[in-house]
Amino acid sequence: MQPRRQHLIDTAYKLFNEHGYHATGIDWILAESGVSKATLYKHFRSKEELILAVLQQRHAYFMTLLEEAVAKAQKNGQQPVLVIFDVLDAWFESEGFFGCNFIKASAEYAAAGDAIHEFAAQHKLDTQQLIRRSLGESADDTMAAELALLFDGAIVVAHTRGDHGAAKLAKKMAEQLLAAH
Amino acid sequence: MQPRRQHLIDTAYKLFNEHGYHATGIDWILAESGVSKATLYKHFRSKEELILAVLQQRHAYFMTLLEEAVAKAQKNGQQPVLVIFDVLDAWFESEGFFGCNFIKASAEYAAAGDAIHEFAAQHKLDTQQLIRRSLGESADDTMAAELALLFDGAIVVAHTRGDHGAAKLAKKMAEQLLAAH
DNA sequence: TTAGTAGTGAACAGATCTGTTCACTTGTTA
DNA sequence: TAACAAGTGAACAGATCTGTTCACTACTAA
Repeated sequence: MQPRRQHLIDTAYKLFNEHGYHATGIDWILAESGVSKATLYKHFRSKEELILAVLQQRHAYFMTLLEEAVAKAQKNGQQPVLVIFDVLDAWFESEGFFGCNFIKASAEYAAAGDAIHEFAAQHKLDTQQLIRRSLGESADDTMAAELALLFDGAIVVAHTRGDHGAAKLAKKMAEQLLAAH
Repeated sequence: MQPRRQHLIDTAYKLFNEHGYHATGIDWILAESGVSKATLYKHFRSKEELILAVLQQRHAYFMTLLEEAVAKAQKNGQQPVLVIFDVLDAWFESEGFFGCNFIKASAEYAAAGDAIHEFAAQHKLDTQQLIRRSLGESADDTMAAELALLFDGAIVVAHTRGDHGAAKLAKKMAEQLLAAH
């Protein structure tokens, strides 16, 4: 059991999420969490490693959230892929919404080959594959790519413009595209 | 005539675009441009002011680019709003594509009320209004919002995943949505 | 009791950050 | 020639950044 390690990840996530990765210094995370600097560097070799640990956990959390929603919809006989936009909607309405951590990470660490950038790209690929699976028997790579594009578009519109209706709009668009297919 | 001022803006744009705003230090911009620090601070009161000047110019440039493409399409009798995605496509294929400067700016300066964040949000609103105007007689706020969402979605997909086909995909989706309308 | 583990607090290193100041140079214009 | 505007180069201030080190404390398990 390592409560300090998890506490650091939680605090770092909160600050990274709200203020970005470069703008959040190590000292800030330490002050906010009440953990000593020596302890942080015992658990993480560098700031980059801490960022990757935060992204790792967010990735696992987000995937579970989506998978559970899809599974629930399948049990209830709803169109599974559309509930993904309901998950987005709930996220946008929540207090801790400051945009997507992965989009932001790939923006701040833009160098090709950068570990953080690569991880963010992989997260987006995994999300698209989850969408593809949730399409069920009508699985279609192009349709999955279209829905993933709506997914990211909604996040960006919600964040940069503070437009909370973006998820509902994207869902409506998804319905039209599925119907036209 | 102030060649130094413009040279600073051009250099700063290039570095901000490729490496982000926080990751690009003043000294780096000076070394790359060959301008002295005293001169930079004679033209700009602070780094923030330099960032805003860069965004200002990018905004004007991008708007002109879109408006000219729309005007050309109108003259040729094409659907004006769809050429916007052709502009995106050309941008994605160009060498200097590292994502949208405004999305990145609003991510790095996320504090509500921040001048940089506000400017980025306004840029996105202006883009949506341009889309609305280019819809012509079938002008429709909801349709404009939908196309703007496709617009931002394509940019993010192209950048985070390096997927150059995103503009073409978004265009195809736009066509379907316009047809269904 | 003893050994090992986890954590603290504080000082420190060395780099980098934004921004200021000033003596000096260069080019233009009256 | 004299005045002025724009720019240079270099030093400097003060803050902040990541990361290291070390003596010390608290707790737990053999």
